Amino acid sequence: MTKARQAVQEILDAAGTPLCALDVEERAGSLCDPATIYRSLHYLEERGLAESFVLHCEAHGTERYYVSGKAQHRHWFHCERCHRFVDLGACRVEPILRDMEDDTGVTIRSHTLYASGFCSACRGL
Amino acid sequence: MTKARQAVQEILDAAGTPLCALDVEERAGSLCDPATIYRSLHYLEERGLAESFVLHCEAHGTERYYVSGKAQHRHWFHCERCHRFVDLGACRVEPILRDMEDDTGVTIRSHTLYASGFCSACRGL
DNA sequence: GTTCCTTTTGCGAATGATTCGCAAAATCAA
DNA sequence: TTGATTTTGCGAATCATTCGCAAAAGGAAC
Repeated sequence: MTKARQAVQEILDAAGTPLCALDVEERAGSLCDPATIYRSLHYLEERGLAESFVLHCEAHGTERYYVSGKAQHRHWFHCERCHRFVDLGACRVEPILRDMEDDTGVTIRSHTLYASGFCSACRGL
Repeated sequence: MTKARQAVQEILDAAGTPLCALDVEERAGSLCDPATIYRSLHYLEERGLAESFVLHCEAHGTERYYVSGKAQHRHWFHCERCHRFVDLGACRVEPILRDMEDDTGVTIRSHTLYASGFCSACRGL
């Protein structure tokens, strides 16, 4: 494990929230080139040390977010106003996906689920 | 409703599968400029006549897919091999999302769920 | 159907996230 | 330490998507 990969992994592990490449870059400071951040994220994802999902929000456009693969697989809520993520807890859709596999004959290897709306702090504003 | 918007809407309504902007363009022929396809898709989505989700696949990168908003809200499976979509049926996660709202205090206005893997035809290949 | 005003379109340039090419630097194995 | 392999930095390239702006189209009241 190289210095850059190690650092990116530690950043994701410690984050507690999904991070986009730019977020990781900021936290890494001038440790390495931005391109290396992207390459490190791919490297970690290939090995199951990270997972990602692509979120589209009106304000920030389309960005890929990464979370540590060390924590239990979980889902996230994205606030359309403050753009913070809220942890929705461990994945609860596996049984539904099993049913869908049975119904359709597909073999599901991964899934993406996230929700958007307003967090409790932004709700009344 | 202008000619371009009308055409894009009809294309989505008739597709039976999610389409990316390029797919819509191909089906529209030389009816209008590509930029107008994008603008029409936005227009339709704003008015609830279409919905979209962003899918990242190794082979085609990150693309935004659109489906008609006229059909019941449903979820899709994306085959990692043939890149076709399989309809997973009407949305079954609403109750889970309600629970998540109760647990966390967020207000969910929309959600994205899709699965990836191998379709039945590609499974053994 | 003309006039004036608003909206939409075409076209080309710009954007922004991400990826690539390639030579230099770092790692690894023997 | 040496030679082979992998990774990095840096700048250029890519790809989907968006913008700016002037021309074209649509709409509403005469």
